[in-house]
Amino acid sequence: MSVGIRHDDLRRRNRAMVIAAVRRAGQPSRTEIAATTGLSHSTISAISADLIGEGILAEGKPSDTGSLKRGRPQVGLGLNPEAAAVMTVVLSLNFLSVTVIDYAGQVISEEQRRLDTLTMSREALIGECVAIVRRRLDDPDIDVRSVARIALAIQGITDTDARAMLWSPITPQTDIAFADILEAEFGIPATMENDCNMMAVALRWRDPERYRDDFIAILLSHGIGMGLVLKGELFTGTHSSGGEFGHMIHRPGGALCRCGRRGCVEAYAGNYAIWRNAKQLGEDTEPVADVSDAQMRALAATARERDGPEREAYRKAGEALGYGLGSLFALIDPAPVAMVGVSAAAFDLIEPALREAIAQTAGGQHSKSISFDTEPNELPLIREGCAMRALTFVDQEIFAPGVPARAGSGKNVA
Amino acid sequence: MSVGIRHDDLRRRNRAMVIAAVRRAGQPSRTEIAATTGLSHSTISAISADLIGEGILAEGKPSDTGSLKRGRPQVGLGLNPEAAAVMTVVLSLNFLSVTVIDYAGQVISEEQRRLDTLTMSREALIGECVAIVRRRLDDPDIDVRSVARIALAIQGITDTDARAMLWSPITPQTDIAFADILEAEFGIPATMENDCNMMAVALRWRDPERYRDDFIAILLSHGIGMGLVLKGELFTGTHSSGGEFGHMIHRPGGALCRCGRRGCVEAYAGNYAIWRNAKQLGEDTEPVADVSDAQMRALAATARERDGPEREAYRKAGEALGYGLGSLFALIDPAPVAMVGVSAAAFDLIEPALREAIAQTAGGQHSKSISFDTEPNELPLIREGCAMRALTFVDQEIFAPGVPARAGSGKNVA
DNA sequence: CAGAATTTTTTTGAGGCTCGAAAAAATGGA
DNA sequence: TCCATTTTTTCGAGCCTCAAAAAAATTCTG
Repeated sequence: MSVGIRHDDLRRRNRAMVIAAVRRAGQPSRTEIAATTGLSHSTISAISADLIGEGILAEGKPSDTGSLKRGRPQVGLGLNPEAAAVMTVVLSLNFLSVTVIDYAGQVISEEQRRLDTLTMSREALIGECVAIVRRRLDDPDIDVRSVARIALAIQGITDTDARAMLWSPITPQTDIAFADILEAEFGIPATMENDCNMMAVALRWRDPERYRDDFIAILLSHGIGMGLVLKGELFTGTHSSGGEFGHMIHRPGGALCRCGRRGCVEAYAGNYAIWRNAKQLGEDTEPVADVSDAQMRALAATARERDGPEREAYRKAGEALGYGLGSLFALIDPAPVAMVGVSAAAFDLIEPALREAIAQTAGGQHSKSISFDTEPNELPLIREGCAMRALTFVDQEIFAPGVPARAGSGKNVA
Repeated sequence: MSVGIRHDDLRRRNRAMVIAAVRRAGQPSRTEIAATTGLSHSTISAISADLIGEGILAEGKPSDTGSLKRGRPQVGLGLNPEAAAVMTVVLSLNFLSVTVIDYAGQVISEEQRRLDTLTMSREALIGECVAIVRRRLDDPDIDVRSVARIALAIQGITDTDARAMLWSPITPQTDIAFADILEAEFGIPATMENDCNMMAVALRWRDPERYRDDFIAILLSHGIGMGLVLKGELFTGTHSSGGEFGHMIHRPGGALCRCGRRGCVEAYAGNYAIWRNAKQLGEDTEPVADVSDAQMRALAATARERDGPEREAYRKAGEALGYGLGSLFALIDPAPVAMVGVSAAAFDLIEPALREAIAQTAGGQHSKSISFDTEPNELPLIREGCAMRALTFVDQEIFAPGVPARAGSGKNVA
């Protein structure tokens, strides 16, 4: 079953640890690395000498801070930006966005493009993705050989192996093995990630204080998605990306959901559901394909202005989210929640009913202490998460080979 | 954050691996251990020589199997029963059960006792537990010094550190740090586990083929509990034992649950809920304190015999369990389920509605392929799980020190 | 401004661990 | 009895980490 530790695994693991420490801390000295990793100074010295020799790390300028301390000044170690590059491909409704990022995390090339994802053929969708990647690789600023990994993100369900999109609301197509397709086309390792999981990864890098070991990122958009970090690891289903919070059942046999079933949380809290309730269309009405952000903002403005069906629609959304979170918290215990997406900007309309509902549940025992952050713009978050995910893959698989960075696992989030 | 690997960790981890391999396989030869652990023959030889020298392992009789093969016969290595002993304490409704188990897993002493847990004072409850443990330790057959660990199991919520019972339906008392109490009293390390988690651990040892990396054990008893193994590890909440499947919300504002809230799965599927529906008492009726197994069996018999409120009660239970499982499967993907407890014997009455409900949910996409096992008797399962948990703690913490066997984690299930 | 104090980093030697290869042990078959 | 076969042990090599000492690079002090 689980395999014994060989002697040479040791060095590999400790190399990975040093790289991770540098990526987290920015410009730590060898002494600081020794402290955070718990390894001895001599070991850190040996490993960092290797990594510098290989061009993975680089010593920082000693001039940096006019160190006030006595003694030999610390010399900071940083990631060598030229050690590698990674590419992120984010596919969302009617929108395709690609960035190239150097090893230190700086964007060095990007391109964005509007598409009509809902009506495109399978071939056209794949073709657009391949073409945009090719254009970025052809960018004269980019050394193609340095691009070590591609991370794709898409709204919807992906498989645990991070190879394929299984189902997505942005296209009628299913089961597209994007990762395999890009790998075959460009010879660069690729993974296919779920957008909400990438949001969670990004939150962790942005604010490790708040989003450390256990937290939830919920996407309040046309659909409802979730990224979940538990005990420091990204939580995924056993076969798929999992965490389909939006399709937990809120009311058995209730409102019609975009997925074709009834009573899902999303069927009350997704943009289309809020829209449907605000327009008093009845719960059996077929969900509309898209509601623009502007329309949603207008809806929220109306709801704030006067009592009426708009306000009631947000109340119902809050209730569904609250009961859903309550059920979730019954399983995993409460944790900080980040609300992301256009409806997060209307969280003031959602929160009262949400808190009232959650207080009715087993998970809501300490409902007052549960805290919510809001972030209306999901795209930058998804891009950032993708970038960090791709970079940590490079850290672990390429620069510290032998330490398996399981695709589905979130081990490499940290 | 995560700490570097020191050089001496290597030996400790590999020792733990060898012990685990022997515990799983029974009487493996050194060659077989080398194969399963992936370590070299020389390493296995060195480690097993150490372990035999320390009295942890023992060579089996060579006469065992008249080996038909040519060549030097394999000599099996087994656990030395006298290396240590562990104690399990299982506290359930009106019942307290203790066993002492040797290092090889054989029961060497036991005692069971009826109590009136619902009305006992805090002191009396603790006193009974301490007293029964003391009696077993005084058993002349037991070498007190060899008892290396105590594992308690209780129905209800325990904390992640496995120190305390936070809440339990079997007593009005809350927050009893049983583990600390027993440790202080006897100087033997103790942990406090959730009963359903122990059921899951036991299932894994009983049938590793079926219950390997991902499965669910659901207790259908007076209350509804769950033990969940995901990706090979016992899943627990972040603060508590978590996995409160019974208190996921089935119908917002619905039937009155024993926990005081409304609409929980348990309020439809617990024994008291089935009883309440069968007797047509109305969903607001205060749950009865206990329904005997005999009464439940009579109810099931009636339901099988004729259509009526009894049959309808089981149908409602199935529906609640089905929607609950559907929501759960939306989060974690479907997995094999073991139904345990007295109502598992009535699973034929529950299953049709359960399958119908689950098919209405996102998690039920492949509902036909989801398989259910039933096991009417939970107590032996809980005891077994406790025993294995305590033994693997000894394996890892005492006989391979330095490898942290986190209390809350399920790492040591395997 | 020189030397002392201080802190960081590198070097060195010791001790441990795993591994592969070879040797030893234990058995069945000819 | 001796050979073939399989398991187990032994042995030396190669790494890795660690602690301690040495070296390096500063600031402080008189």
